[in-house]
This record gives sequence, structure tokens and C-alpha cells, in this order.
Amino acid sequence: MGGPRFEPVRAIRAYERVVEQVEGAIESGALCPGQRLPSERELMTQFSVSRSTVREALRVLQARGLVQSRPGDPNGAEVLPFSPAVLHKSMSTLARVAELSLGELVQFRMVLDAAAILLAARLRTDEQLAEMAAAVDRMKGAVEAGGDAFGAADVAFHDAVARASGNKLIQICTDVVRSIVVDLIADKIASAPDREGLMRRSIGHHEEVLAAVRAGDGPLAARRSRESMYDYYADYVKAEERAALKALLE
Amino acid sequence: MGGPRFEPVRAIRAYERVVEQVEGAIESGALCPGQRLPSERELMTQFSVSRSTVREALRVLQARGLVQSRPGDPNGAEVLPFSPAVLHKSMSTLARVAELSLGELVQFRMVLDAAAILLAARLRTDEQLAEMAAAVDRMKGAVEAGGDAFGAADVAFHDAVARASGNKLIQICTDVVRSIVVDLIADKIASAPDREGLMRRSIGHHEEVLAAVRAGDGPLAARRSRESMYDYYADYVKAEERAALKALLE
DNA sequence: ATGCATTTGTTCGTATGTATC
DNA sequence: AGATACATACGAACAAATGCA
Repeated sequence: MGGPRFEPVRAIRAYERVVEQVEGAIESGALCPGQRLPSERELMTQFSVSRSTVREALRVLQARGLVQSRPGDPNGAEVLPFSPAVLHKSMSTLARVAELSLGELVQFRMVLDAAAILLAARLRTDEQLAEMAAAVDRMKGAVEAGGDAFGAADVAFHDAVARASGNKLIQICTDVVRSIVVDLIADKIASAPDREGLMRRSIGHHEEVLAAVRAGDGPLAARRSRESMYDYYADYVKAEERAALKALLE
Repeated sequence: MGGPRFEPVRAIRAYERVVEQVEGAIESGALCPGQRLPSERELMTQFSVSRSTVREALRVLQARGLVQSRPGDPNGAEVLPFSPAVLHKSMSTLARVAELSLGELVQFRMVLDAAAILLAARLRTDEQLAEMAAAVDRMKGAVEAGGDAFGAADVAFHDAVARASGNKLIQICTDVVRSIVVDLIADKIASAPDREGLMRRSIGHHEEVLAAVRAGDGPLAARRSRESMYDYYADYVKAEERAALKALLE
């Protein structure tokens, strides 16, 4: 019994090996953001493959957000710093293709934002607290000025909170999911009947959260954050999904 | 003031337009998983571009996990059902390139797993509860049998919980982050001094969580889940990061 | 500011291995 | 087994864009 366990030999495409090598060089740090890859013609001699193969590999690397090539650039493709754009893209298609409901997305935001705020309440610096307060002030100013900059100020607040949480993964994921949710219902928000009232109530919620963060009361800040999010989005969530959201409000 | 706001005209590559059209057809539902794209030669006539351009577009679509092409297949590329593989890939590179620390990953798991368990405690069916109990039983059996199947049973438990949460996004993200964490420290776990003791203590934690789920006490289940995860992973996290983890234990 | 050389974007033709009928 | 259609891969060529002398 037993015998040697042979791996099934799946045909590795030529371009895949090129991708693997370049990807490995980037992830190992041998290639740093800002550095340039050799030109396509140079790469084809180094890997001894054709130009078409090199180009297919470069397209894949570009789709993964690792490199970027511009036409005519004598320096070759540029190695990019990490950006959550690819993560954003794959989560967006996940939301569409895997049929994520708005309720699931909002619920995810309630979980992650509350966690970020709980951590921020305990780990924040005074400077970060000032950023949050400034964002809330800008939200107030936006209401007076007609509400155009309200969304941006709201994003700034949540981003300041996410950064203060000290967890880059939380920061990136909250940002990605927030923008997806906003995309889904931007039109509905814009055409809401009592838009100014919604904004004022949202500001009140944010001030309550901010006060709890200032006081260092993480659990209270988290609870208020969940309530605020529920209050703001519940109307747009299908009725049968609201129960799942309420389950987070204890 | 104000004038017409012109968009910067970025040169759209030919392959990008092919990608956009096919991607749109898939996301709009015009192309369903299992269906086949036209052959490359057919696509080049339909889009009136060359073969290479079609191929580069197909590479990008493949990198995004939307289609898959096999050599010699008379039917052309296959439209794939959504898989979190791309999400997994981009989060993995995020973990490496953006220098996510183990502490951040574990903290993220503590947040998401606790949320999943809180929801599961309130929304689970009896059948799902039985699945969780069965998984814990298998963990026990694995310890007797030498610990080989312990990890798989542990995964099965957390997967059952995530499914019972009713939130596909939570389910996918917990799975992705769990596998990344496990990859990072699989060797350290395997060579732990008192491996059997670790497993037994982990089983005890899982039983406590399961009891709280059975009793429908979500907050208790969530707290026990966070404690369990902290207890299991804290040793592998850098000392200066442990404070951030403890902030979640209130 | 103007060419010039080089690079990428794109096209076309061809050869090869492979899967299906 | 053979024919057909396919994907893979190579190579040569031209246009557009870029950087540099």
C-alpha cells in the first residue's frame, strides 16, 4: 500500500511560469515598488519565450495590480505599490455575481465598523481624536452648505476611525465595503425625501460615537456605531433581512 | 463659472474593451456559469480585433476568475461560477506585500469569527447546531487518533458557524483569513511542544462556545470565541501586538 | 523645439499539440 | 483511426507613443 504519491501533472502554461517568477521576485522584495521591469524584448530573451507570451504574462500581472506598463515607455513596466484596488474589484464582483444582498453588506459594515471603533476608543492618539472631531465638524458645515460635501466628510470620519484602530486589514475592508454599499444606494440616498433631516440625525449619531471614543468607552462606542448604521441604512434593506441586522443590536 | 467638466481621456486599450464587454455580459447575467464563450477566432471577428488582443483579454478575465479556457476544447472558454479564489489571492498578497502582521490577521479573525458566532447563536437551525456538535466530536476523535484530522475538524466547525451566520461575506472572509493565518504558522503549530495539550484545551473552548450557541446566548458565545482564539494564537503574536488583541477581550 | 531611437500596442501568418466527433 | 476545430506558442511587421539628445 501507499507507494509514491505522484502529483497530477497539470500543463503549466509558459506565461504562467513568467508570472510566477516575476510575482515571486516582487513578493520576496527583490523587486520593489517604483522599480522597472526589463523591456518586453529583454524579458523574452531572459525567459526564452516569445513576445506574445511575455505580454500575456504582463497582462495577468497587471490584472493582479502588481505592475503597470505604459506605451512607449523605454523603462519597461513599473512595479506598483500595493493598492486595495484589486481587493475592491474582487469584492465588487463577489457582491454582484455571488448575489450578496445589501443586508449582508450592511451587516458586514456594522461588524467591522463597530470593531474599528471599539479599538479606536482604546488605542487612539489625541491627534487621531482631533481628526475625527474635525470630520464631524465638516459634516455639520456641509449640511449648511447644501449637503454636497457631507458624504466626503462622513468617509473621512470613518477612515480616521479605521486608521486609529491600528489594523490595516480592518481599514482596507471597511473602506472597500463602504464604497460598495454607497455605490449600491447612492441614487436612493440622493433622492431621499427628507435628506437634511437624515443628515442631521446622522450627525447626532456621530457625535454620540465620538463622545464615547473620547471617553474611552469602547463597548458603548461600538453599540452606538451599530445603532447609527442600522438607523441610516435599515430603510433600504429588505424587510425580511432586517431581523438579521437587529441581531447585532442585542 | 464651472464650465463643462471634461473627463481626462485615458487611452483605452483594445483588450480592455473586450474585457469590459465580456465582464459586463457575465455580471449582468447574460452569460451564466457553465456557458461557453465563442472560440478565440470567433471573438476576433465579433470584436474585430486580432487574435493576440483576444488572448490578452481572455488572460485578464481568467486572472479575475471569470472564465477558464482549456487547449483543444471545441467549445471555447467556459464561464466559471464565482469562487473566492481571487479574493483569497488578493488578500494573500495584501498580507505579504502590505506587510500585514500576524497580529492584525488574528485580530481580524477574532472580530469576524465572534460576529459569526453571535449571529449563529441567534439564527441557527437545529441541523446547523448538529453540524457544529459533530465537528467538535470529530476534533475529539482526532486527538485520540493522533491529531492528523484535528485541523480539518476545526475548520469544519468554524465553517458550520459561518454558514449559520447567514452572511455569505462573513463566511468567505473568515475562510480566507483563516487559511492565510494557518499557512503562516502551520509549521510552528505542528512543532509545538505540548501539541496534545493544546488540542485538548482548544476542544474545551469549542465546547464552551457550542454550549453558548445552543443556549442562544450570542454575546457569551462571542466572548468565549474571542478568548479561545486569543488563547490559541497569542503565543505566536509579537508581544507588543498582544495589547491590541487584548483590547477585544474587554 | 525637433528628430531619432526605442518601446509598447496591435495585427497577421504559421506551426504544434490536443480534445472532440 | 482520421478529420476537424481548438488553444498554445512563435515570429515578423507596422503604428502610436515616449524619452532623450
